[in-house]
Amino acid sequence: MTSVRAAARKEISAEIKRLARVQIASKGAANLSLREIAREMQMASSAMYRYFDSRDQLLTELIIENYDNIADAVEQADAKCARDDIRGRWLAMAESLRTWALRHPSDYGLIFGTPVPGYAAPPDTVDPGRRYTNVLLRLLVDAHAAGYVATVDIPPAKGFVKEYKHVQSNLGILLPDEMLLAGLAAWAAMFGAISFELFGHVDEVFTNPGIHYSALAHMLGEKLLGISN
Amino acid sequence: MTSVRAAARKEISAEIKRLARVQIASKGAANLSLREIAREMQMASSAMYRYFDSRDQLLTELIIENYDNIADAVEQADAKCARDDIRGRWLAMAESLRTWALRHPSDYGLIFGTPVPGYAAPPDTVDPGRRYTNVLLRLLVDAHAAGYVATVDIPPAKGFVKEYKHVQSNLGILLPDEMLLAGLAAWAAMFGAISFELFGHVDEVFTNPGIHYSALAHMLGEKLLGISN
DNA sequence: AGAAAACAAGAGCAGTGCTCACATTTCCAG
DNA sequence: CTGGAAATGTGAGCACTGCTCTTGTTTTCT
Repeated sequence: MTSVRAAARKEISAEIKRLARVQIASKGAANLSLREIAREMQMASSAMYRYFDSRDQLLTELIIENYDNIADAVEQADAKCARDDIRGRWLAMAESLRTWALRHPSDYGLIFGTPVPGYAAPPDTVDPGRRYTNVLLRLLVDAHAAGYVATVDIPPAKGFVKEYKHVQSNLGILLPDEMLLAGLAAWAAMFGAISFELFGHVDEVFTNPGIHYSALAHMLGEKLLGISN
Repeated sequence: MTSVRAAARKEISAEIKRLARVQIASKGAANLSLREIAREMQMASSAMYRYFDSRDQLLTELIIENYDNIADAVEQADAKCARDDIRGRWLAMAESLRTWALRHPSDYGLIFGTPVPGYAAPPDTVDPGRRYTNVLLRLLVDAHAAGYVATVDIPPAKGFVKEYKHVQSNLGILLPDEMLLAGLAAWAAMFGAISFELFGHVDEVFTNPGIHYSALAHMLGEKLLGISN
């Protein structure tokens, strides 16, 4: 199992990925070049294909790793708080999201940026792609169990109730629709804010985007999720 | 002025852009090929460079057009409402955002997707890039003038007050910090939700994302902006 | 009418992803 | 321990890309 070959294969694969990340960070995913990686590793470019079926498959593996990394970051932030400190947990995960994104901007871009049209996420990506959102969902469930109530208004429309039945079942949870709507709204706002910042849409608006982001997290926790201290 | 050449130049430039959009929609911006456009137009590939300095400049011009188009869409939606119908205007612009994005997914991706690392937006892009947000800002100003009050909590931190002074000055407006924070939060949530949907992050969550989006817009208008009917 | 500017074409350079035939190395079973 | 199979590495080659340069043509403007 731990043959010489298997070990070498692991190392080389890891080195290819490492160099790929460096390239992506400096020139963008679109300009990732397998040939350049091969050159840097003093290998023939054709040898790359012993480790990755194609350039796209390399990217897909990186995306999966990124999903895992962001989930790890959010889970760790959450785990550092007392289980019943709902508010603290919300703020911790909100901050951890932005912190991770700022520390790994190109990794964030790879996940949350424009996908290639017609690109169907391979099945291997969907499970890792859910982990980071599950942290939020667990928080909502705990908040609900602890008696917190989101006082947002849900539309009386029949369509909404039905749609949210699906959502709850798809997500495998059971929550008041108000809490779920509030949670998804807050989630969307945090990612919207991070994307705005990272993708350069607010460079001339904020001097210190972090302050605005924190205010956002506090305000949404209080106003939407109903988790004032 | 309207020489034969000037007219032809305009037509050819437009045709290049049109074909570029078709390519981007079907294969992604990364796979945009000037040579393929040239082939489709029965021209030498080198002739493309009479019209655009480079592939990147073509993309930049498309981005500017996209900014203008999305701003037009939001402005029109806003203009269809009575000036004093604050709530109606908010809902109209929220819906118009998603509608435009769904109708022009690749155009949305070009604007709001991952930028190339180190890519500094050319000065020509910053003005068009502000128009769509200005519609929101005008709404906030009108809402404030009409007596609406955002009842969100702003942090008492000194840093926040100072930061928001900058923001107000950078945006050229004057609003209660509460209203501005609420507005930016709602804005971030809408774009976050659209990006999630368009970039394929909620495919297995929603059956009908439009219903969720509308509920989001209603709820945020009421809860954050304080504009219940 | 003639000079200047704009346009178009084709060859060519350096780069890309990827394939294939071939050589070498490692592994594993008889 | 050894021979065959599997994994790994190589270099040539195909079809493609953005972009440049030289050459020739067409339009415009003085």
